[in-house]
This record gives sequence, structure tokens and C-alpha cells, in this order.
Amino acid sequence: MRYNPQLIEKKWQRIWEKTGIYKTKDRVKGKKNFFCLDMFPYPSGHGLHVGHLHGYVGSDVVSRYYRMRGFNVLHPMGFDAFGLPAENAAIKFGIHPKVWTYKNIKDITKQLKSLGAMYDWKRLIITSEPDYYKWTQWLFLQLYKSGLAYRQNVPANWCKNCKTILANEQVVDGKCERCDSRVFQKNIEQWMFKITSYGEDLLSGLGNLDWPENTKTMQRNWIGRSEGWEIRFKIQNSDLKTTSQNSKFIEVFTTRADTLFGATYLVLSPEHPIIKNLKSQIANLKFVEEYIEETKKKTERERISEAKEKTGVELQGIKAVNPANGREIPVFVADYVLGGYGKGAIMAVPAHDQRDSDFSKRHNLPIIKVIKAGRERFSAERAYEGEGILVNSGEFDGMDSIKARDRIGKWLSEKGLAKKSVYYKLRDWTISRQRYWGAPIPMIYCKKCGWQTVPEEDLPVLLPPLKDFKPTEDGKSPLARVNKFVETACPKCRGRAKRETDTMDTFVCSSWYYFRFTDPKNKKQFASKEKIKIWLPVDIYIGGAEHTVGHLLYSRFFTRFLKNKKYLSFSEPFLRLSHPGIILGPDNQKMSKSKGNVITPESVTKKYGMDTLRVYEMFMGPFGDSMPWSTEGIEGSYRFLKKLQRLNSKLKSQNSKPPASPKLQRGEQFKSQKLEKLLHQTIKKVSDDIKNFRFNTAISALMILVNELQKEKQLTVNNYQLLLKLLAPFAPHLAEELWLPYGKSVHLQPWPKYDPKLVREKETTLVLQVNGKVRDKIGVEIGISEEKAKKLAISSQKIRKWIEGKKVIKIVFVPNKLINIVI
RNA sequence: GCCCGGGUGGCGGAACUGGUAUACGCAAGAGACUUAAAAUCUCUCGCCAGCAAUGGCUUGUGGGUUCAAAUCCCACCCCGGGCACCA
Repeated sequence: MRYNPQLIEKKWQRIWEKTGIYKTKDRVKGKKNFFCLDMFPYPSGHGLHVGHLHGYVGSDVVSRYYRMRGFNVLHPMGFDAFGLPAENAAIKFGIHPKVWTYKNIKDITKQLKSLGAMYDWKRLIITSEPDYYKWTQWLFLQLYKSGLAYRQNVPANWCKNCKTILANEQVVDGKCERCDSRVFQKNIEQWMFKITSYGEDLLSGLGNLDWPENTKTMQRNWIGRSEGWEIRFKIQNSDLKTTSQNSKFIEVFTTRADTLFGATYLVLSPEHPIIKNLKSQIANLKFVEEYIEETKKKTERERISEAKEKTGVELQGIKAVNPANGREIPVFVADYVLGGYGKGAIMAVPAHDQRDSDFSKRHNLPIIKVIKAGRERFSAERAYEGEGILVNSGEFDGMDSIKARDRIGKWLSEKGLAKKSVYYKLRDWTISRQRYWGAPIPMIYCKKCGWQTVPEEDLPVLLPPLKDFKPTEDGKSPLARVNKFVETACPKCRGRAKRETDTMDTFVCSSWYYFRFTDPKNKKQFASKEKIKIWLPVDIYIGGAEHTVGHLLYSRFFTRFLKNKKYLSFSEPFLRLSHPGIILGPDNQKMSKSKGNVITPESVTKKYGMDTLRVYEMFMGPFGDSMPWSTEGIEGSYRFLKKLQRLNSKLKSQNSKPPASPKLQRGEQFKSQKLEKLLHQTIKKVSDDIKNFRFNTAISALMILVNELQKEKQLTVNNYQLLLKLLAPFAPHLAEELWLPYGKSVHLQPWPKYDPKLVREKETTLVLQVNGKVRDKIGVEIGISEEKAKKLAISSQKIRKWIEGKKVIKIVFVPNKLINIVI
């Protein structure tokens, strides 16, 4: 029989759907639950290409493997359906975002179904459905009630083209991630989530996670914990004109208190509030105010591109005192100091900080060296930012700089001039979007009562149908134009009030979807406590590394919040994480429509079928690496599956012949022992490899086994069945088809076990080296003694040739591996 | 600039904890089957010298540690990803 994937794949997909073989029950007697989750796709208009499938195949292999291992596996799928691109496309093509989104969902569902994965489609969730976003809104209310959702006028990233505010994560190189146009700063009232209140916890929780080290490091850096000292610099004579406490000191934050003696000036950020308080004392107030106005006009991008310029203005008439040495030092305002971090003010140490060094040169400020490096390596160009021994630091001279940090800090704190503190780079999460296609924020503004929550029983706040969904020029959401939506009654006083018209960032929707999969139809809760307990946390989570500092961090925040509110008992949602590598086009470039190098699954399956595609994607290389697609390489995976089909024919023709003599010849007996060993080794290898996401070497082991079985004269049904079971996670359709004569589905069979005794080799090849070069190899039994081995080595003809007449200095013996004779 | 990865045949890639470098697959070449093609099967296949046996060289480059280095250490070059004035 010829291998006809198109025929058998469709057939089995139909049968699987009919028999409901992949429907997941919440509990199965005697089985442990296992949750294997894919990052659910965004329904984009281009559909999925072979690169997207890479992760989905991997997660399906894992899910199928654990299922055969006896676990009750949940492997669901859904769509992250709200978001900007739907609107952008809608505007571009003149289609309603909803129509566009649901058409894409239909197309991608078809593609995903052709994958033959064991998704439980009964649990499908779509985040733009009211019965889903009702709970997104509910979660917003819980955060609000806990003081973790708040409103603030913040300088936001404003994209003129998309007419919306972007999250920091959506700004790439000062440009809008979506449309690539310049991003400006604009102050807008926004809803924020206080993710920073979990900063410390999000950081420390990383330690125990089975995540790629890389990903953890990136999150750590993103959270950006810095330990240091807040130091107070007295303002000279300030008590003469003002009595306000706030105007007597300038507080700075530093991680390098050890360089305090080298602080030759202070710098305030343009936003610093003290500037207003000191107004009357600033001699050049006009200049200062002009400078501050200038910086406000600058975009973030301009600030970055001018990074080396280090502009700034001195506050003339103001002097501060360095508490370490009592020296009077000038005070500047400069935009290289950020208002949103630390104290919004710094002590400048030009000798040991490059930025301060750049600034000091421009403004002719004194430089005092206070750290001496172990090896004198000062250059005129660069500040020395490393550690060393203190100099020019009074009583601290000669002290190690690391030690000096705390010493100087404590010394000042005793005088009430310093305090230890910690700052994070992590900022609160702006979730307001001035867009139509998102979950409405369930808040109402009443002139009398202020902001009021929509009562929970009134949820969901439905997204009204809207014909004109284009954003407005004034930056307001298109919902602001829908009077029926906006005008409402105040839940408190019943008077006239207005609804919030912003919608939520789509990352809010995706921060909790894994909970919903456990209980997708629940009308009373986002998910029942019991179901959450059964299924979560997620055992294995598979998806792109690009979500490291966005989605993955937000999800960890939500989970912690829900734990605090006693809805769950764990704080980490994803125990194990794996990122699939990116599949590049055959030209080694990222697949993109404009480059014309996109490989669609359909173009591949037309010729080879989905099983070949699956096997090839797993075989190409390490799961997490990015690799180019090879239109020729896939040929090998196709041949592999065809060979399997031929083994089946071989088995059939064998059965029609009279059985061979039951007594094996001695040679054949030896051969069959060897084969048995290979079988057991393959079971072990494939099992271990799947567990560790090393799919490529698992398949190579299967190929070796198939090649061996093909060479065998006699193929036993046992061996053949074993092979089909090992194949089932990778090529589920073919394995199922070939299993047909043996009863119920191969996917319901138990995973084969191996005998550890049989895996172990009895013989090994001992490598004989002379001076580290391989000169001979001999077969010996495992566990051969050192003495015996050495004797054998010396008696080897080839070795003799090399050591004859030379003095043997030493013989190194590595058990079961090699002998190295040093002469 | 800083922080992570990574550099192995013509190509994708294997190689446990330092111990046979190049598994498996692709491409290529030769042959078998066939009227022919496709499919399939067998053999060759890192580089250099040699008919061969064999010998020398080889994991980005240069050094080092070791009986032994793709693997550990130092310096440098190149590629990919992330962050970016965070004091």
C-alpha cells in the first residue's frame, strides 16, 4: 500500500472529532492531571505559517506523550482576539474589526484543526466574547477595589498615527511597534495597574521556576532592583527665605555612596518639584524655565539620540553642601536625569560615572578622583566606574570601595542625612487604550460622587456595535461618540453620569486566560476554585520569547493578586516554560509577506501531508533555536514516514508466508539480542528527549530504529507495535492508521517501558591512544579491569609500532572508555 | 555602551559530567531495478597526500590549563536577541 497522507489524515481527524477522543474530563480515576498550554494566537489576517506551527507541534508532542504516560492532560486552544491590529486592518481595508477578527479566527481554526493536535475544542475561548470579557472587567474591579487600579495623569507614549497611547513595551527605538511612526510624549489621564507593588515578590519568585535562565535574567533586569542610599544635601542659606522643610534639602539616590567625596555638583530632573519652591532664589529663573519647557517638547527619541550631548542649566544663586566634606557645590537641572526614577535628583561624580563625566566636561565642572583602581587604568575619555580603594575621602581613605558604600551611608545616617533604600526600574502598567476594539473599562464618572465602579451584577459592560470605529483626533476613544453608551446613571446617587470610554490593553485579557481554560463555561465565576485547584499551575507553557517582559510578567502579577484575594493558593502560574525557536525562510531571513519567503502549511501538506510537516519541524534542529526552512530537507522526513508504511507491508507479506523455523540459528539469536537492546535504548532515548524538548534527537533515534527494523529478515508484531507507539506523538495520523489492526486507538495505549538491564551495554569499544592520539580501538566487555586493559593495549600490534623503543612515562585508564599511553 | 545566546563538513545539525569529533537527515557522486521516468535499494562522501595500507590537519582566530579540549580559562573577531541616560 502506498503512503497517502492526504487521505488518512482527513479521515482520522474526522473520526477523532466524532468519537471525542481528545475531550478532557476534569478528573479521571487514578490519573494525575497535567496542563500543557500554548500561548494562544492573535487572529491576524495572514493566517499561520510553518513558523507558528513549530511551537504548537512541540506542545502537542509533549501533551500526547504525557497522555500515553498515564496523565489526564489538558491541552486547550483559544484566541487573543481584542487589540490594535484588528482596528488597523479594519481601517485599512474598510472592514469592521469584529468581522475581520472572526473571519481570521475561522481561517486559523481550520489551519489548527489540520494540525491533528489533541486540542479539546470544547474548551475554546475567545477573549472578545462577552462571556469572557465580563470576567476581564470583573478582574479590573477587584484590582480597583484593592487599590491596585488607579488613575493618573502621566506622560504617555503618544502615537500620532494610531492616535493612541502605547505601553512602554510597544515602543521600539522610540517608534510605534505597529506602525513604525515616531512616538511623542503627551500627558493624559490613564488607568494604571500597580504592578510595582509586587516588584520584590515578582523578582524573588523567579528563583524556583523551571524557566530558561535567559528569560529569568531578562525579567530580573526589567524589574531592575537597585540597592543604595538616599542622601540629603543641605541647600545653603535656604532657611533665610523659606521655612518649608521640603526646600531645605535636596535628596538624591545613589548606589555608589562610596564615591560621595567625589560628588562635585547635583543635578535635578526637569520635573523636580523643588524647582518651584526655590523659584524666588534662582537668579536665572527665566533660563531655567525655558530649558524645562524645551525638554518637555522633546520626544523620548530625541532625548535618546542626544544622549551624549548632556544639556543642562545651572540654578544660579542656589548652592548645596556635600555632607561628606562640607564643600559648597552647584546645582543643575538637566534632562539626563529622569523624573520618574529614584529621587529625581542625583549627586554627580564625574570621575566615576560616564554620564556625569560627559556633563562636567561640557560645563567645565571640577572632577575629583576618589577611587583608585587596582591597576591604574584611567583614561581622559572614560570615567572609571569599577571598584577599588578610596582616595581623597578623608577618614575613609584606603578602604575598599564595596565596603565603603555601607560605611559612608551609615556614617551619614547617624547624622540623619542618609537612609538605605531600594528602587526598581519596573513602572506601573498603563492599561487605558483610546480604542474601540477592546474590553470596556467598567467605570462610571459622576460629577457629584466621583469615579464609581459598575456594579458586578451589571457586568459585562457590552462593547456597543459601532459603524464608525475610527479613533478621534483629540485622543479620545471612538466610544466617546456613542451617547447611548456614555450616558448612564451614577450607581451611587442615580444622577446623570458618564461611562469611561477607554478600553483595556489586550494584555489584560491575556493575563488570566489560562484560568478560564479550566472552567470555560462558568457563568458565576472567572473559574471555580475547585477547577483551578485541579489544573493549575500550568505544568508546561510553550510560547515565544518576545513575551518575556510583557505577558509573562503581567500573568505572574495577576496570579499573585488572585492569591492574595484567596482565589488560589499558588503564586506562580507557569511552572515550566519553553520558547520555540523562530523558523526563518529558506533565504535565512525572517518570514514576511513583503520578502515573499513565507512558507504556508498548506503548501507543504499538499505534497507531503501534515505528519511529514510535524516530523520535519521537530527534526530540523533544537526546539528553541532559530533555523531556516529547507524545502529539500523535508524530503528526508517524508521518506522516513514512507519507510514506516513499507514496514507494514513487510509485516503483512511475512504473515502470509509460513512461519520461519522457531529455532533461531546462533548468529540470528545474537542479532535478535542486539535488536532488543536497540529497542530498549530507543524507548529510553525518545522518552528522555521528549521530556527535555530534544525532539530532534528523539526523531533521529527513531530513524535509526526504523533503518534497523528494515534490515531485519523477520519483523515481529511486538516490535512493530512498539515503534508505532513511539511514533504516535510525532505523526499521530500515520501511527493511528497503521495501528488499525490492533484495536482501539494508538493514542490510548500506554507508553512503552524499557528494561534498564537491557539498555546497558555489555561490550564497549576501548580507545587506545598514544600521546592523546587514537591509534587503535578494541572491543572489550564492560567493567574490564585496569590491569587487563593495559595488557591488552600494550599487546596491540598498532600500539606496539608507536611505543617500541620508547620509554612509557604513564598510562591513563578511563574505565570502559580509553587508555592513553604517554611516552 | 551594557546583559544574554551562538560560531562544528557543501547545508540543517549530533557529541553524557573534559575521553572515538562530524550521529541522524539533506544535497552530491557511482551503481542496481526499470523500455523509460518516478519511487526504492546498495555503496562513497570533513580537508590534504597516497592505487592502497596509512599518515598529517580540522570544531571562528590567537594563546593557556590538562595525559587528553568542540567542551574549562584569558584575549580578540564575527553573527543573533534583549536593554538602553534607571544614578
